[in-house]
Amino acid sequence: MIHQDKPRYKQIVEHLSEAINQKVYIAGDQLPSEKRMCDYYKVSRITIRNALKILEGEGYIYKKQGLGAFVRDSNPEPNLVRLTDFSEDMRKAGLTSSSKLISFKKVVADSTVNPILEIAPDKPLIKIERIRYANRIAIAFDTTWLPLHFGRLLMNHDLKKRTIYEIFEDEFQIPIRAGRYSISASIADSRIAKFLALNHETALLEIKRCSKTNGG
Amino acid sequence: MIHQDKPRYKQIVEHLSEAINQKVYIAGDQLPSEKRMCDYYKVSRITIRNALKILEGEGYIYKKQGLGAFVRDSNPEPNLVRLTDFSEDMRKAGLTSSSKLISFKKVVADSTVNPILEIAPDKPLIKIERIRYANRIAIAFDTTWLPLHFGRLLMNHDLKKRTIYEIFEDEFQIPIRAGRYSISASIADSRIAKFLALNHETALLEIKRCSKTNGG
DNA sequence: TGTATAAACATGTTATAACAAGTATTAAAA
DNA sequence: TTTTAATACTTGTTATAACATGTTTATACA
Repeated sequence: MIHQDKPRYKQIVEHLSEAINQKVYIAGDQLPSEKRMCDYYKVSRITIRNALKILEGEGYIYKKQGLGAFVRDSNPEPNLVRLTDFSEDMRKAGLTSSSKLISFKKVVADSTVNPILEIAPDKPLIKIERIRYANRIAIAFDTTWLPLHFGRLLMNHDLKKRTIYEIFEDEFQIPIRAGRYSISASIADSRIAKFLALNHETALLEIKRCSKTNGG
Repeated sequence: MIHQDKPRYKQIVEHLSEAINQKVYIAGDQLPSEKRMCDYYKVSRITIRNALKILEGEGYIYKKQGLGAFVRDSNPEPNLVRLTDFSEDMRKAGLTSSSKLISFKKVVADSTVNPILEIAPDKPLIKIERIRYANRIAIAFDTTWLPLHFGRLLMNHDLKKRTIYEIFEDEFQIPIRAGRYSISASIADSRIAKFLALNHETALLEIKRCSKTNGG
């Protein structure tokens, strides 16, 4: 095989990503199976899988074994940025990450989280507050809201050493569809400042993250 | 082949990432070639490449065709986050990204950028200021400092449509070692606020990024 | 009818093989 | 001695093939 122009799999990446941007396939659509694509593009399955791997990494699609490849929601808002998982970041940096549980209680959804989570008002939620450490230095204050039935599953697990993502994926085989994150600047309120041992009104990064399971 | 436990390539990922975390290989070290690893682990090259692809994606290593795989610098500072390239982000979101050149001039390194770029004071630099747009809406003010010799290369290129990264990599075959980014909150100064049509003192995200070429 | 099994089809994992292309070293030629 | 060419590495791309594993649908059996 001679690569005169770009390699074949990159051409396929461009062809498919353009099709997705042009709404030939829209969010949720299933792409043709790998075998169909092999026939269509006249290439081997390895080449198709190379292309799909890139589209997956770039957030265009996600795949489920036994089912197929599907177009991911495109986020219409600018200023969004993808973050890697907290403990994954720490592990990459060779740091030990841990967290301390501050509170774990049942609350009623308030107007703050309501529009983000798209749930009915007054719906009961589990609210988890934690301080995150890297090498025993407090670096983040983490507030998590969960539907009641998910919260119950976590009752007997150790949130100090493992992330909620890990527990869901490892223990309950509930895969988390990669969520979207928004970052904005804010000012530390007095309660959080106290936990993190910061000056009041220190400028902070506020990272909001909304993740969904496959079932919603 | 029967996968009783974890798949072979995942075992290799764990073995290698642990070796890197344990400083068996340190930053800059070259890993054994794929062929050597095939012999060592008694697997095919596909399996090794699967493993290396994951390590690359997780930021443990980077690869250069014709040279080998090398251990990436681990960043000791917390609070760091990896961002994808600006126009890549926009493309993923299906938005058209563009930018407007505000200034392109030779300056002398000041105390602000000096410690970050690790260069001698009073060294001449190229300073490029641009406004970034997503779908024609201004969303970012971008200031870039470059060594003089790199700046000269860019003189005749169109910075409106392409990123500096792209030009370097495509035109001059100067690969950019994935840089590290720090994010902090700050307040818009009056000059930048004017360009972005923002209120004065609106809280902003300040993203600092330092990238190096292979030669430094 | 209801359930269990098999089939059909999806992606995941792995092996073997070959050639393309980038880089560095070495040997040959000018 | 300097330049060029060959060569011996490296990773990159692709083909063919087989079996593992997850999901759905259809079929056969009770």
